[in-house]
Amino acid sequence: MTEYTDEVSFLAHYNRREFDAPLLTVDPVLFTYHEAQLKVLLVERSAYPERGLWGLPGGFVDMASDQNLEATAQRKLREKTSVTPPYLEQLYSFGSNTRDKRGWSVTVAYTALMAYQECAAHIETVSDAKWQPLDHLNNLPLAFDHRQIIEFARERLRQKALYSIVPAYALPEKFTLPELQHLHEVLLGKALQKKSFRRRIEDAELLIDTGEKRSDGNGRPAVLYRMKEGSGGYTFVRNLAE
Amino acid sequence: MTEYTDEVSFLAHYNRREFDAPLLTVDPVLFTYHEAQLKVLLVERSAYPERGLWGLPGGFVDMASDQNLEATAQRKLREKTSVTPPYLEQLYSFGSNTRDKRGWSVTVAYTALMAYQECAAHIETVSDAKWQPLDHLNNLPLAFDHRQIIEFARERLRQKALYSIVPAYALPEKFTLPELQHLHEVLLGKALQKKSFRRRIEDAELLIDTGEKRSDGNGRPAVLYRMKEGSGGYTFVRNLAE
DNA sequence: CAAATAGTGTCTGTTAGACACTATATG
DNA sequence: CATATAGTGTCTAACAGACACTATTTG
Repeated sequence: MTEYTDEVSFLAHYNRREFDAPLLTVDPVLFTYHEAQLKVLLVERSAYPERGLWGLPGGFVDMASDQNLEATAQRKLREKTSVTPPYLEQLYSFGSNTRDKRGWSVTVAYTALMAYQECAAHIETVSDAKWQPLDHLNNLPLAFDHRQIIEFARERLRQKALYSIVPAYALPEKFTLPELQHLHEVLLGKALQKKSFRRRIEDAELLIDTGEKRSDGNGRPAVLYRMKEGSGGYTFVRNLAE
Repeated sequence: MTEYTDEVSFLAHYNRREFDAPLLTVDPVLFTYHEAQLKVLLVERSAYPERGLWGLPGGFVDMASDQNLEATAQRKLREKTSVTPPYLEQLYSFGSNTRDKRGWSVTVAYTALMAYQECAAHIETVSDAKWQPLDHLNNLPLAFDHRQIIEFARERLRQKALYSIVPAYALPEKFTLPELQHLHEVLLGKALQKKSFRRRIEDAELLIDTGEKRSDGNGRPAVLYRMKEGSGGYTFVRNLAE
């Protein structure tokens, strides 16, 4: 091993490829809410490894164009949906010598949320990706450890439903409180008290009344709200009951 | 680009080193509580890059011996402290083309907690590592983005002090409630109501009364407790006030 | 009008904040 | 005894749960 006397000469002679290293990918788990269901964006893999199986819309860091990990996640999502989701947060990094047949590998997983309508058209026409209902993933053959990653992401989102309105990013820009409550109920797997749900959101002033209303043809129309700036970062001091 | 007809032949010809990839390291942020202060374990770097600066006790994945990312974190900590800390949790992954002069790099950071006494002897004699008080980090020259990583870890631990007793892992196996409360107060940067702090811990039955007491010479001796199995995973439904 | 859905009033229960109080140690 | 620290009693405030009630739409 050569010794260097200063950092400049060390860096001049540094060879990044001297040592073998784990493979590194970035895998976004993009959720949406449509037809009273949670759905996740998956891609049918057209190349080896795991060809023919369904996987997350991730990939390798492009060291020439990506400035950081989040940029990689955003780029991969844009490639499949043509848009940038309004919510993107790092979830967890999964790394082991067993999760990928090619050897030691690490993936930095992200959770993303967006409205179904926002990209449905692009996905249906151009893309090889598809929205898959979370409740039917059991029947889909999934690549690598992506089933676990999706489950991990869903569990984290379930937690957030207890103390935030982050799930609202899976809805269109304008949405009703009954819609948001139902989304939370799907995430939590249980009914919520209408009054409790509305009261805490109103008291914290997280939403803006657009003045519009929407009826689905049955019953009284519901007020359409949109999120106030920063509401995604708000956390209630007290959780809903699990 | 060669096309393959089955996965076995694809894997047989797969060359992991065909593409350049980001550097990947694992960096544990090991905190402890000693002399009424939070301290973090740092190493004075003896080789380039960032030689002479203080850095986290991390390093590259050893693909031959490490089964997964947590194993790497554990191994690096064992190398410096000779023991495995009772608390180790993945924190966040930091990755960009600017954080390391050698180029695009990613580090998977972990938060670890352990008692000061547990490894003080080993550190003082054998190791190149040192406990540094968090309040004096401003004066230390830190390597890479490790200052930000430590700040990120501290902020996450501060959050946990609001809804869990995870910080207790920074104390010896047996500790008193006034000790634990003071640790939380240091993390939160504010005084807590003695009654509130004790009541929630007692109601949730998180600690075991060892039957022993300890006096520091002044005043009434305090009961020594130890954590009940699983108490680290417990979260209170309501946060302490920030 | 009935049916369906949106939204409110209000009581109760749980839990943290405030703070005065008691308990147990040392000198 | 005084002083110091540990630990408790108890009232209040905040906020979620429960659930009956009213409001607004369609047919």
